[in-house]
Amino acid sequence: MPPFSSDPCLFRRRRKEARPAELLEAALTLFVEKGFAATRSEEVARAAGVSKGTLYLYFPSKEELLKAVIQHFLGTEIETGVQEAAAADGPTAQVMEKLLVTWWTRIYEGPASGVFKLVITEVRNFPEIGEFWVERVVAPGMAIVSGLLRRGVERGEFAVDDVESAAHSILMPLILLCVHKHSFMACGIGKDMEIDPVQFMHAHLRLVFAGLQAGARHPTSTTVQAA
Amino acid sequence: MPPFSSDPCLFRRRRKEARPAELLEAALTLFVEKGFAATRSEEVARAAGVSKGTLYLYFPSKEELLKAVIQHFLGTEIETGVQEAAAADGPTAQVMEKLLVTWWTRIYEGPASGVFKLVITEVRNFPEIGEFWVERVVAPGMAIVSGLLRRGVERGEFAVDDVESAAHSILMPLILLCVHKHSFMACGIGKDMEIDPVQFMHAHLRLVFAGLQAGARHPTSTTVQAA
Amino acid sequence: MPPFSSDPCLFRRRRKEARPAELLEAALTLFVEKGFAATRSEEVARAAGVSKGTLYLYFPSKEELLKAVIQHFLGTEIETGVQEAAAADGPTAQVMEKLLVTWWTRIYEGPASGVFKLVITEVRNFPEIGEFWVERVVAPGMAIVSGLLRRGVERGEFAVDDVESAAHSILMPLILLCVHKHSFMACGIGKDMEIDPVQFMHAHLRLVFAGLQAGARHPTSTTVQAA
Amino acid sequence: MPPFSSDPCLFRRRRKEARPAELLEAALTLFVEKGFAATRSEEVARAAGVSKGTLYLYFPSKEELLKAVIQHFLGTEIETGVQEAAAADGPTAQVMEKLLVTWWTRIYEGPASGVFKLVITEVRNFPEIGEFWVERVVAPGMAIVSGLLRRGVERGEFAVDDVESAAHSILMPLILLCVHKHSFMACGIGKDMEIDPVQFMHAHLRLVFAGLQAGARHPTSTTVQAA
DNA sequence: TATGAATGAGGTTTCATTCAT
DNA sequence: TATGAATGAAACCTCATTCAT
Repeated sequence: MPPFSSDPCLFRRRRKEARPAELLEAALTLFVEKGFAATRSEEVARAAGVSKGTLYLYFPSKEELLKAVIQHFLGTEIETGVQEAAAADGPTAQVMEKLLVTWWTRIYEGPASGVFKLVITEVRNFPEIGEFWVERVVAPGMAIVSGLLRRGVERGEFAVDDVESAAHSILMPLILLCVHKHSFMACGIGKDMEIDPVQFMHAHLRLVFAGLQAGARHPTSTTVQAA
Repeated sequence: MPPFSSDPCLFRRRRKEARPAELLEAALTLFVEKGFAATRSEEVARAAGVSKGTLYLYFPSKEELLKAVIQHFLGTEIETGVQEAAAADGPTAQVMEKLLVTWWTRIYEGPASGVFKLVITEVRNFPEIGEFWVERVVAPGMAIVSGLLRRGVERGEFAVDDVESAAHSILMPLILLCVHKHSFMACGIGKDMEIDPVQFMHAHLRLVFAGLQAGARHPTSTTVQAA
Repeated sequence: MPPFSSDPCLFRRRRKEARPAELLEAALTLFVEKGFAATRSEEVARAAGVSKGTLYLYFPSKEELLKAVIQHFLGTEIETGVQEAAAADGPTAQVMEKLLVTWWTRIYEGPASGVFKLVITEVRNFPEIGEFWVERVVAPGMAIVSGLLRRGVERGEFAVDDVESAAHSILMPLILLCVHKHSFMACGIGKDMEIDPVQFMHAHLRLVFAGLQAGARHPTSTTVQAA
Repeated sequence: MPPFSSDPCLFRRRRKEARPAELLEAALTLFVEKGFAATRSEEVARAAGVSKGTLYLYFPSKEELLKAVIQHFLGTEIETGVQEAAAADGPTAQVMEKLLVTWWTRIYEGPASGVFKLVITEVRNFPEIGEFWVERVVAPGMAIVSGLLRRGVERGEFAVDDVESAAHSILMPLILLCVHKHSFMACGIGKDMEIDPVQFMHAHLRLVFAGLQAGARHPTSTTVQAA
């Protein structure tokens, strides 16, 4: 007596199609929270509303689930950034700030922020993760920021000796913010010195851009101050 | 050998005194490499050159070992920084750079860098760690850098709106560098875009100081350029 | 097979329902034989025909298994005695003998006899057991026998100074017989002086009743002699 | 620098001679309390005021220690009983009561009472214990009581059908009392229904003797009533 | 003789994975 | 497709026993 109409009933088919995504989401949350090894596969199943056995219908092992989680929640966010960066126009600092604030806020608030913590935590146990990560996250991310920095230098807006390092100076705090969100902030530590992420992002970029513009031929210093 | 002497042979006593440190070192290495949950207590013992049982003579449980590891490898490094910072004199940017480069190089190269990764990884499973971390690392570390920033502002060397954020802009990349050392770099990922930590540290500080000095009354801009 | 039926196959369900009882029985046998601490949980599982892991699906720990064993195999036997005693009529010695012989034979031959040994052995390690024991076994058991003794005194059949002590005189050998069954008798010790339990029970009661009736107003001495 | 005079100094020699007894006493207490398997050999050593290693200088293994404990604390008590019984004269009930009360009180209060519990608990794991027990305790104990019963029958003081059973009726409660002392009473269970051992012993013997004398040719009924 | 650090077999418990239904 | 009972390898931890001093 199936509760819904036709035999490969819509309800079940929809569930079936949604399952992998639901499992991946549950897995991400738990892996980020407790770490891969400390998460029991049954917990993942329960969090996705299915039973232990069902998990194994979709993923052949816990380890494959981990890889699927990372593949699933990466790339897209980064790639949208690339497109936006390429399309933008105007003073580089302004473009860059707009890009970083909107792009990174999306990352910070979405599931990708958790993947940062997860990857850092698990690369050494599963090095395949690393290759994927470099190719899909580090390289494109650096390409965007470095590209904009070079554009700024070419236009005489920035004075930069070492573009790579400057890109790191810009991005590393943003990455650590994501990690922070899923470690200290998630367990209510250091309440009194909590960072407001958006506020910090603005302050950080303002500071770095001031540094980038110092000594440049055509500093567009006003752009950032309004933030 | 007096019959009631409480003095066991020197060799045994020395071993006994050295054991905890040996075990803590082995534990740190493995916990940082594989994570707490994925490290078997026997691995720690073997890495320290003793048997499973011996580990439990010195630490009542794996969890207590973790806490001991974190307590053991923290604090000291940070505290020496505080003293050095207080003793320093001269242009603030110079003082700060000298402090950060020497202090952080020591941290980066020593075991404390691993603890950064470990704490980030395990706080959510063992929140006690977090309290300790804030009290012994975050608070003193921020105090040093914020203190120097305020000194710079008072002397008219820096123009800073938000001291806390600026301190974060300075420190977060250094922290992430430590984490990076024990995740991606440790498994030979991204060889082609490897960061040289010392080189980056200089470039990073130069950039940030340029930003801090922009708009200041008495910028001591020369100090940093020589680095 | 409706897809959302919560009805797993009958075979599995029946097994699942039978498992706890099978495990409890295996556990009782082994705990009585070897003692709690000397019984490995895997032995219990194997004796119940399942694997180590399965035991822990039904009982959260070995200690909980012990408590469950004791709760499971007590109470019922005693309570049936209470009802039979209340319903009986006729000369008290006769009633009492009938009750004790049938009731206690059932206890002696059933699993409850083992629980006597187990409780004696383990109370000091798990004092919770004791509370349960007094409430479910000692108190009701004494109530039955003391009640009948008082009835006998009221009717002038018995002369008893100290009802409690007399009840102990009656019951203690019966209890020790149960313990004996699972210690000496179970390992074939003292073959030449083996006690036949039923024969002893009769002889014991006859002797005690003779004592109880001595000096009574209306001794119903004949009732017992026929046993 | 030995703290006391001559080299095989008196103090150490005395200690050395006392050691086995001290260890046996500590072992008895702990084995009776927790059971053999649940007692750690280090606990025994510490309770005797020596270190783990020292225990193994005196007993080759934990199991041998158990056997030594039982051998050490048995026999003597029983044998003194035999001698006293043989030497006694007068009305059998009187002799027997005197014997049982003094003899058994000594047993109940001394370490032998614990051995009763221990033997019951451990026979099935170490059957050698049983042989020893029958030979040194059960047989002589039964011999004393049966002998006196037969003397009473011969003298026309008692009417007994089954001497063995009567001996059991007499002795079993006394044995259970010993076991009780080390199980329920030792953990403060059933405070409200606690038995006073001496009082119970008198009441018990009075009741049994009344039964034994019922129907005898020359009952010496007065002897017991004074108790 | 006495110690207690060290060992490692063995116990309890967990959990990824399978499989009958 | 979905379940969850069952498994057993493997993790944590204990403790009887040894042995260098």
